[in-house]
Amino acid sequence: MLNDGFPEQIAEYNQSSMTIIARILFPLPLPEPFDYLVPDGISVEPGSYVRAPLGPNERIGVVWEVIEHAPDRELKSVLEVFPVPPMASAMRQFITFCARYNVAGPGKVLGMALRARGGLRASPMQTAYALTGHRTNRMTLAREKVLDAAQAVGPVSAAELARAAGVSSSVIKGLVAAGSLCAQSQPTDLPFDGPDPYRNGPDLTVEQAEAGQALRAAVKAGGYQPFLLDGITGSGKTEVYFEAIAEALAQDPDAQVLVLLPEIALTQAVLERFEARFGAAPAPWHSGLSDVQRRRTWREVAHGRARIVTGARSALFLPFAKLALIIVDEEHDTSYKQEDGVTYHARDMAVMRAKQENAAIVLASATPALETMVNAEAGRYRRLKLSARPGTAKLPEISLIDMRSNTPERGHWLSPVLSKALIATHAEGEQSLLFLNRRGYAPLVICKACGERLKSPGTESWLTEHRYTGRLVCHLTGWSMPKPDKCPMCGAKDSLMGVGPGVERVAEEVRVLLPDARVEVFSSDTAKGGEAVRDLVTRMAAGEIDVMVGTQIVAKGHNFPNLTLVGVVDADSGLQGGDLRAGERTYQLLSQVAGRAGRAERPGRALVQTYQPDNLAMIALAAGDRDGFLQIERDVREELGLPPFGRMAALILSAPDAEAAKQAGLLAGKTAPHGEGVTVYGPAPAPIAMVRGRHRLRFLITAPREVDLSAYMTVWLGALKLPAATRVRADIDPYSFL
DNA sequence: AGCACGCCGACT
DNA sequence: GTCGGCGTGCTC
Repeated sequence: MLNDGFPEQIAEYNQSSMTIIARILFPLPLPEPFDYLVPDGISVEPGSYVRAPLGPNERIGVVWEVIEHAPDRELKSVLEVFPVPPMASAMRQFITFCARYNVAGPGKVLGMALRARGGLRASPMQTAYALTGHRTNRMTLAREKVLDAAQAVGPVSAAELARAAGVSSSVIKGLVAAGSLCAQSQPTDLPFDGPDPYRNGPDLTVEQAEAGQALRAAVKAGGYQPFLLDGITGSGKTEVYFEAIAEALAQDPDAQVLVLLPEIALTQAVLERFEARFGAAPAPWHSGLSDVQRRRTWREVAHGRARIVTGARSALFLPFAKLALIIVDEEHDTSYKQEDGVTYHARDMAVMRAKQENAAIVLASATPALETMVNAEAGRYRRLKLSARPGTAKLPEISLIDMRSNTPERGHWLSPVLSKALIATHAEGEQSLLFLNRRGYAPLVICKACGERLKSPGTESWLTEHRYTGRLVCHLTGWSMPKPDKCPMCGAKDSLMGVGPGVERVAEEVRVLLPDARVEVFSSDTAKGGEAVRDLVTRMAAGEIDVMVGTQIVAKGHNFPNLTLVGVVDADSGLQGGDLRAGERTYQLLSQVAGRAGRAERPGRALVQTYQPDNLAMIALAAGDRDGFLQIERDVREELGLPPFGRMAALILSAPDAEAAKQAGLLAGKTAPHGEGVTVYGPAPAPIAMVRGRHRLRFLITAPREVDLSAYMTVWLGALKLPAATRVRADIDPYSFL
């Protein structure tokens, strides 16, 4: 009896108790993956892209885990598995890491990897027209053009062929009827042409060849191999990292390469360099792609067929099948820091991704970020240096202007020396650029009598004057006071003076100085969005602007061949103000100008206005001593425990009205958990206090390097219960302080 | 993210 | 008396 019942029991147990369950992550702000039954006839594995019912809808998600286990409640079933290779395990790990590190829901991060849903299904088909080889004797000029075009572009749709030939599509119909063209069905999303890694590159200099060999050897050896390619402007960094790409592609016929570029650098010219080197255009990925282009790149990447992808920061979240190498070009570029949605730094995340993929990574720059330099110094990255520059380019002559003896008139900010230089440059028909680290009205307040710079209590952060409220405000802590009428240090009356005006005020001054010059302001206020930025850059490059007055936005690798004078209006706030990285941006700007002016074979010069010409950083800057300058910056940061020697995070609150924001700020301040070594400053108005009609407040959090600030922020956010209209966001390692 | 459920104002 | 505003909460 006992024996009889036994097998039955087992059978029943197998059938009803143990089931295969897929834990599916959806690209939604849900806290965790959801459980689904895997029905007979459907087979899933971790990484499978699936469709499943969720609430009243069906949603697309990714299987995060497959478990065998007795369900403790009724589960819905997976509906469909998409015919795409499963997301690689390294990619899933990367998403999990990225979510944890940046304090975002994993679903939100997954969403960035699923930006092209159409790529999940087989490509739609289109009718394409190809040459048959048959030539009709009834030829016309229009028909001739079409046949030539068909020869050149290969099989394409009727509309595209007509456009290429510059005729109407009826000509194509005629040629089909005449038997010279035939219609064939083909996928809309064709594979990209395969790059040829064995093509010969250009001749490399000894230095370039050595660096190229080092990269090739590392790629060949395999594994996580991080490099800093530190090469001055014009030293041929691109040709050197092309060597690494060639090696990765030659090494493994399935290997894929990702090249990250700042959005602004994704130009036709750059893509043509890839095509010239590898005989095929790379697969593109950036915000300007159409849905069809996006779907095509996504599908080809996921299937492992796109071998080289060039893209903006979001390309980092493409689901590569076998990523062997990542290049981050212009790694210092601040546009790698994503500020809305999930905040992340694409350069830092790229290093993490390379680690998880066991891939090589090359960070390339002429002006590496301080963080990257410190990592190289510590031996975390191997540094390859390119110091030779072809041609005759010279660094600009950098001079310091001592503002104590060269004080501008009251209410002016350009010293007589800089004013004269502007006049002379304009008279020569050349362009000038005035650089200011602060937009709007945010001056530093100093005492003319004693030179005292007013600081926020207990910090090194300068107070900035807010014109409308008449108060002095600290952007770090939010502390403020009415502007006093005498210096708190020496007691001199009416000696407090705001310096470091906004770009608009300086532009005004230039217009008075040079009434016939074309003066433009270039800041995030005047150039909103990529379109406006590109327009200003194009006009400057074309010589349609005589004097540009800009914030750090101008420090982004633009080519202005006729630019010969750079004035740094307020180097003091630039080097030590509230913005952690403003000093770096100053040297990046000057180096870049050096590169540009040199290329155009015109000597450039830079005039740097300062109240502290004896400051070591100023002296290094004037000497063109980049590494010396960075060393000083590095020491300051180390002493103050600022990144990369300490950790920093921000908590940003936004609400529809000021009162709600204030209440949320109060509550968030109370909820802030205790953490060993963690200091919370704030709330202060966020760098951009109003965005799309919402009021924003910000806390800044600092901690020693050992502290896991991501975990701290996760705890804080988890404990913070706010009304739905108020939104909270964490920003690990914030970049914008202005 | 959607979408439903749920309580308070101007309309056929 | 209802249609509809969007605040709150749930989706395996």
